Amino acid sequence: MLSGVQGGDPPKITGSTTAIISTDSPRSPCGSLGNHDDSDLVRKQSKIRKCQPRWKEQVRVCERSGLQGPLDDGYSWRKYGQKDIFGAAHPRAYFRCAHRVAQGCLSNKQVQRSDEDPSIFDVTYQGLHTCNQVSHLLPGQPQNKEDQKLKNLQETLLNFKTGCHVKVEDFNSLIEPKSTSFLQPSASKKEKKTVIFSSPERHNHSMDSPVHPPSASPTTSNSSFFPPYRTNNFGGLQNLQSDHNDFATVTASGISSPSQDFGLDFFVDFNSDIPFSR
DNA sequence: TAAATTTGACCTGA
DNA sequence: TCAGGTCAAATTTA
Repeated sequence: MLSGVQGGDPPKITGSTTAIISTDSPRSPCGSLGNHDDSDLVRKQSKIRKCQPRWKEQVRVCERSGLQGPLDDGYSWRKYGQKDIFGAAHPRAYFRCAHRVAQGCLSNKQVQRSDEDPSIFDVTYQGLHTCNQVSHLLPGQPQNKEDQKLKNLQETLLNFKTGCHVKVEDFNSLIEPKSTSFLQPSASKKEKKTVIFSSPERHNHSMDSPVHPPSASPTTSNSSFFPPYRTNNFGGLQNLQSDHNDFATVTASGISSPSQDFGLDFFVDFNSDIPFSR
């Protein structure tokens, strides 16, 4: 999919990502939602979208590992648009949850290749998943919609408070030209994901700057595909954090679907300077 | 043939 | 007025 955004041969990649949570601005329309007539549905929905939590992540794409499959963040996405952005060298692709219609999930995301470094993709998530997607659930995780929503909300709020930063490397899918596969786990491929936890960056989580420009977080981070509120959605991540292991591998076979064994291997690498504030 | 993607048009907000 | 975001018909793909 991302190759579609950029064009050209899909690189083989190793990615790393940075997650940046943002909050609604003081001028958020959330407070005035109730003041609108239901008849103005389009406008109302637009405002609802603006009330959704929003965070930005960056994904570095390296040329060596290759296109091995779809970028899988555990959710199914459907591309609904692509737009050339003024002043940007690359177009921006728009995705929404594939279960939007069926389950009313309002989560969506935008993917855009960085101007400064074409190997970096900026991924902006907006909205929490309210859909039931078993693919991202692991044993011990909430199994029903309400529990999942509650857990997502709790984690979001926690991350808002701590500024917790998660670096995630991934990558197979970054490159998949087809958005479908970008979002859907590939049952035929063994995917490997590297998850790196870095120390929280000095991001300003100001209410006035909901999304940080790529230059604001030059370091590191490349995170993506793992929204901050889902940092423990791959089971054991929280435990691994607390252990502060230098390196740990988590095998997560079969988490994406009861009927499929994706054989996901997660290589979790902890930077030594990471203070886990959670 | 159903589902997903593409893309031009339209809508919204600054 | 214009850039960003979304819609929806046309097209492509599996």
